[in-house]
Amino acid sequence: MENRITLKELAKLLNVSISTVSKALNDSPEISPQTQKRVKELAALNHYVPNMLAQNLKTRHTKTIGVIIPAILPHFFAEALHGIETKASELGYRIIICISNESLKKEAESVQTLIKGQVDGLIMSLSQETQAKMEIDHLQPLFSHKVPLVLFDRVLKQIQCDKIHINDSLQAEQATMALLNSGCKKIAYFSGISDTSVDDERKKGYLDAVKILGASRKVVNFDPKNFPDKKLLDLIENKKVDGILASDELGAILVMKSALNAGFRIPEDLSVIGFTNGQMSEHFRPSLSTVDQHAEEQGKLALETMVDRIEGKLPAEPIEYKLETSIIHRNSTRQKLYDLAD
Amino acid sequence: MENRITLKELAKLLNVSISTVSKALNDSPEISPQTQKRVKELAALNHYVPNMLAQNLKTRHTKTIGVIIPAILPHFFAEALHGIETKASELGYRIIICISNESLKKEAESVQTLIKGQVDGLIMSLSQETQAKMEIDHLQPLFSHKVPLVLFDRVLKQIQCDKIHINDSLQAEQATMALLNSGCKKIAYFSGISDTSVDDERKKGYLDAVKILGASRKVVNFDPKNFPDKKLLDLIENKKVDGILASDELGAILVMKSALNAGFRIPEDLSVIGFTNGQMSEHFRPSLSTVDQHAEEQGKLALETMVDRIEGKLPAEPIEYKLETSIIHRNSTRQKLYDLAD
DNA sequence: CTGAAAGCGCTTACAG
DNA sequence: CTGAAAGCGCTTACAG
Repeated sequence: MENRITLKELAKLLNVSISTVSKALNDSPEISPQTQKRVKELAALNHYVPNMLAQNLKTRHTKTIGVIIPAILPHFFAEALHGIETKASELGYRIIICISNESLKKEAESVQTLIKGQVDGLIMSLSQETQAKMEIDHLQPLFSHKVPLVLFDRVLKQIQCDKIHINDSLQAEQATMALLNSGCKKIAYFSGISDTSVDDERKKGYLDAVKILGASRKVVNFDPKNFPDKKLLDLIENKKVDGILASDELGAILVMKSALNAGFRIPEDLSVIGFTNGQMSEHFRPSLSTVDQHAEEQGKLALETMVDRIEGKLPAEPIEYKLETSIIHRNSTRQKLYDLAD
Repeated sequence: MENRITLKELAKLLNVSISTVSKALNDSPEISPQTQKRVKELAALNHYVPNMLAQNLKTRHTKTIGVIIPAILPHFFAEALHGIETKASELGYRIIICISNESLKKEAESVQTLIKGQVDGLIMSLSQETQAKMEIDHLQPLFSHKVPLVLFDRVLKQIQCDKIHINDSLQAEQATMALLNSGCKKIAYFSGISDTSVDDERKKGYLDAVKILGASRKVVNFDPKNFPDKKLLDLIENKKVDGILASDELGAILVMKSALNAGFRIPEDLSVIGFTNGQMSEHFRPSLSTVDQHAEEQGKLALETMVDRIEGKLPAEPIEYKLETSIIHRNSTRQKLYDLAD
């Protein structure tokens, strides 16, 4: 950061003006081929690197996009981030990342620091606390300063902006029906991520399905840090629960692990479907049937939408994508899940 | 990004000079309490946000640190990133992330874009290709422009800079010995990440251990995308291999899964130890014994070192941390692993 | 305690 | 084809 050569020094060395150097380096047609060549050679020789800060200050944009996610450890967010980064580098943008750790305070701080002009737009998935408290005042600066916002996965109706997510309730409804169709008689919904919008939607879908089918309902919230949950074994043993829809990957794995350790068979005694497809789902024995949340695709789409918005290619009114998803049937559910479309 | 109010406008509104506004906002003791109050009130009223670009251009630092990692999906890197981000936000720094996807080209491009003055320093873990080709020319700009570099986990001897990693060879040696001590007679080393420095070190440690103990050796490189590997089952069935040290988490899980699916028992027929501790290791049945790679700690330490270097708190010569690690004994190895220190 | 001025490193109308 | 000048939004010696 210290001994960088600047346009001014280059100009002095070449005995031309700063403007000429700048234009030559930027391939301006105004400059003669010879001087362009001279300038570029000397620049290369001196390892000239343009100072983006100065460029950005002039051009009013930074070509970098801020990303605030609640966590990075859950596979879903790692994969979404991967999608965001891939697409960003494809389109010539950089990303700057903050992790809210599911905390509203941290999220608000991140918005504050990112807004200070370093970022052309902000992509977010809201923290659990933000969603639970329905608190959105900390996003106000984004609107008053007109920095574009794209929300993905954990979105909020109250916020006016572009949104990317999956149809969580429909998906949960279908997963519940699939469980029923595969022969389950009593299905419970297990959530380790209560108070998030996605959990609400999934729960709603589950409740709709059991209602339609006249089955009995059972919703359990649990703390992933305190597993195995006694409620689980009690449900299987005494309440005849033989199917579980879990709101996230870790939750589903914990359910399976506890049931297996207690001597139940999967899928014979208990069938399980989880949300979010990740490595654990794929490699666990038995492998877990999941709702594919299209993490990478959500990420890519979020970034693409952001760039389109920044570059003014989108209509004024916010757009909302609800991605089509599907259930990946593996070994935690019984064969012969009838396709509901049949 | 459009309608932000600036110092100049604030100054005009208040009928004072720009300098006064700037100083008032920065709590300079030069300014009288009354005007400070006036200035701050008006600034708040107008949602004034300082333009970091301009600030940074003056102050010559950005308080942001670039991070280039080979991938984000492996648990190790996600966790390391989490450590980096946590510590950064603690110390008032931001991070800007690039993912090289194990590609030298992408890594070089990322260095190029990050170096353009947006970043006070660079934290990297090298891509597989970079390490395989021992190509380090693309890092040259960092040195010629004096931007500090901290390498973690996947480091290279040839590069002069601060380094954070674990003692991979020692750890592999101890893991191999632990396997032997638990009763294994023939141990193989399985790697799905060949050509990386960490793999070289781990292989070396493994070879040292079998040499010391006079056991026979077997090194297998495999492609995680093409598993189950026939070699694995052949080794167990025909070559009497009864212990495996795997170079990474996914590799270890794939080994266990394939062996279990083929009807072998773990740990009775085959004991397994993997490198890198993650969710899969913890939740797989049986749970996997692993070498704890201290991902989060490596990340935190890398960032701390970076900040100390930037702020001139470190001696000129590069420092190198080799973190102490330990083996987490779970159920993929037999009981009674004698502690080598006994 | 307040302000005028220079400057960080660029870009870009405008003149010549 | 080249250059002088203004300006992006700040900070900070220096004067008063």
